[in-house]
Amino acid sequence: MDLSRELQRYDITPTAQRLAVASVILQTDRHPSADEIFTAVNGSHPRVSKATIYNTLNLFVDKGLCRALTLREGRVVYDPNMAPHHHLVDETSGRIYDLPENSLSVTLHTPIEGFDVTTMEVVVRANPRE
Amino acid sequence: MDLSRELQRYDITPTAQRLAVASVILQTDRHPSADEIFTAVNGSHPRVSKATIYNTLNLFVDKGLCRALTLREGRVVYDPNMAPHHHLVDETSGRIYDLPENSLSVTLHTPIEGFDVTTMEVVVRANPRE
DNA sequence: GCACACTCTTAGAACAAGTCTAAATCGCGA
DNA sequence: TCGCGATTTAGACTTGTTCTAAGAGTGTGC
Repeated sequence: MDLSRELQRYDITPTAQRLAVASVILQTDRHPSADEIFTAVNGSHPRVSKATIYNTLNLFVDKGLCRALTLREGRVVYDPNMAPHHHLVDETSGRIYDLPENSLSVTLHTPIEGFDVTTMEVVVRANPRE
Repeated sequence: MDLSRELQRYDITPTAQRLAVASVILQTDRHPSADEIFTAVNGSHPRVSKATIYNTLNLFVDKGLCRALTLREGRVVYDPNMAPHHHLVDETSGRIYDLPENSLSVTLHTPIEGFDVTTMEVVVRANPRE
């Protein structure tokens, strides 16, 4: 994937730091936290500051390149999959998996008065069967 | 409601502080945060410390008297409704409403291999229609 | 009624995630 | 090369929550 072009498509000026962050989140189906991204980008030697990691992630979310999920307490996680889909949270390990939109269906029986619904997201919580 | 008896039913020794916290969360359909509970309990004069508010809320959750929800970033909220149900988040005001379980249905089309599903919770995000 | 053990509560320190600030640096057009 | 806006930075700060160690309260056996 041409990351530089990808950023431009979302109206984001590509810089070395932003490309480093993009290469981490856009090429994983894990759901890394800001801290994990910080570690992944910096490896053993610091190259990109924490402030930049956060600035960049907020910028990406604003521009619609990825989204932020709050599925577990005290921990925001980033998901590059912008297509509508649901999530499976492994309560034992904390790992998060995507569930394709068509793997389950949600039907609203009673309309919600006075609101325009933006999203209906399902969070399935489960434990590995031993 | 006899709060003291209610706490005992959940194997919680009733103390003045715990009753104060219980009277706030068990008698509201709002979803207060720890901080809102702290304010509600203390009014203008401090009566119960912040540490006790947190200890008590964690105890209540452990004992199954209420549950903790993480629906928005950086803020855990407490819900006395232990029956299975879903949530509507007003994205404009941040207010959270309960949706009764039968107001919508979730159907899993493909079984989730290797997991025992604990809960399937739907979060509907919406904006007030103007 | 008293002592002791245990539980509960407390203030404040500590911690973690994330934001802010003000200064330094980058990179591009003139 | 110069100037300027955009970007990045270190570190201080904020907010929400937990920890710690000490003090207060409660109850049971005597």
